[in-house]
Parts: sequence; structure tokens; C-alpha cells
Amino acid sequence: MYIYPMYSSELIKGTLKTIVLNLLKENDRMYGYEITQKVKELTSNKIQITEGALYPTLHALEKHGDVITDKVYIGKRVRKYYILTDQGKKTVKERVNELADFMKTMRFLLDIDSSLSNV
Amino acid sequence: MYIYPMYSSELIKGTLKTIVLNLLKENDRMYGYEITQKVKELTSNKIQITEGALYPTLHALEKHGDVITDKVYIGKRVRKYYILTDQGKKTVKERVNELADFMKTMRFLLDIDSSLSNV
DNA sequence: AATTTATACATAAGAATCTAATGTATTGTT
DNA sequence: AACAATACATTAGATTCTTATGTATAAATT
Repeated sequence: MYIYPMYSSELIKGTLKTIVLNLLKENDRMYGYEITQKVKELTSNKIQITEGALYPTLHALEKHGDVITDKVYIGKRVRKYYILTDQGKKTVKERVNELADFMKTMRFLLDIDSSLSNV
Repeated sequence: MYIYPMYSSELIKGTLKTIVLNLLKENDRMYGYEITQKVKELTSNKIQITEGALYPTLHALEKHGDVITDKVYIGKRVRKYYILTDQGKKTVKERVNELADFMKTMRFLLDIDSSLSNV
């Protein structure tokens, strides 16, 4: 059974906020651990968000007003749900558009589309 | 006259080495300043490599054996040409393939291809 | 002729963002 | 009973960038 390699960490830098915001756009409410598992699953283990990266990011999004939280107890264990605000919905669009544009530029710059092996 | 905005710096992080290596693959020999101008030109000012980012990157590539240098004097002014080594040619392929794969994953994860506004 | 802009290298302090490690605690599985 | 999974969080250290600074030559403008 072949294990897909993870991407080198430099690549993921700068896209984490966008990934998290976009997941929240599509799922209404998610908690931290759920986000790490969902990304892992959706990317066949190629992107694994570490907790040391995720939680500070979530806290920053909350501070910035892009998300609000809802603390829920499952038995005695705490869970913090994150929900997009209206402001956050705007931020998602901006971020995703910017990333899409950036990737377009990179494909051109690196002449990627012409070799069809990676489409 | 509309000035295209630059991408936020987080996005560029982690792709600089790949951009530089790929340019060297396509141009045989280039010097630092030339690289900054070429990237600026090819991306309509949307990616502007700063010297503080570029020179340390070039030095790291040399240290790692991906490039060798050729110091040339234009009159009294020095110019350091960078040339890919065989090792460097391998590294370019790996880096570009990884970035292409990563962008593919991101397009899927962020559901970008379905909205055709950014293709 | 003098000043400014462009060319061309380089380094260094500080910011941002990540990894890896550590910590606490509960719940499910073997 | 022991281990793995769930769920939060923080911190030291690494990496990679920005911004500022420095040095110097060549070309263009006033």
C-alpha cells in the first residue's frame, strides 16, 4: 500500500487560513479537530494540519472577526465550534479569489499547463 | 491606469525557490537583479521579489549544490551569474511537480474549477 | 555639472507562520 | 488495565519572508 507523501511545509504556508475559511463556508459549523480530519480525508493525507498551526490560526480568525465560537460539551469533553460571520464570508471570497489568481499566475510562470501530466 | 495589486506575501512564501529554479532552467544563466525584473515583467507586477528575499535564497541554492556562479565585471560593476547544475535540474523537476500537484489539490479542496471566473 | 534614478551586490533586525514537542483531560477500543 | 483516539491549548525553535540599511557604479534628467 503506497503512502502518498505530504507536501513540503513551505507550500502549505500561507494557505492554511484560506483552507479553514473555505471549509467553514461549506460546512456552517466545525470544530478544530474536525477540521484537521476533514482536510486529511479530502486530500488523501497529503495535507495534514498540525494542531500547533491550527489553533493559533483559529484564534487569530476569531480575533479578526471572521468567525465566532460556540462552546459545547459532549459529555464532559469540550468542543469549540467555529462559525463564519458576515465579515468572514467576505474574507473567504477575497482569499479564495486571490489564491485562484495566484495559482493561475504560477501556472503561467512555471509553464505548467503545457505538460499535461499534472492536470 | 490601473495598477494590479500584488499578492499578499503569505502566498508567495514557499514558492520563491521554485520560481528562481524554473527561470534558470529556461534561461541557462541569469543574475540576481535580472531575475527580479523578469519575474516582475512576466507577472505584470503582481509578484515582486525583494532583494532581501532573493539573495539569501540564491546563496542557499548555491550552498545546496543546485547552482554554481560565474562572477563577471561589466565595466567596474560586478554581476554574479547563476547557472543550474545537474543536481539543480533534478531539483527543478521535483519542485515544479510538487507545486503543480499541490495546486491541483488546492483547486479541488477550494472547489475552484467549478466557478469558471478564474480559469 | 549636479542630482536623481537605475543597476547590482549584500546583510541584518524583526514579523509571520509554521513544526515538533509538551501538557491536560475524556472517551472508546482491545 | 492499557492503549489509541478525541479535543483543547501553549511554547521553543526553524524557516522564510519584509523592511531597512549599506556600498558602489552607470545612465538619465534637470
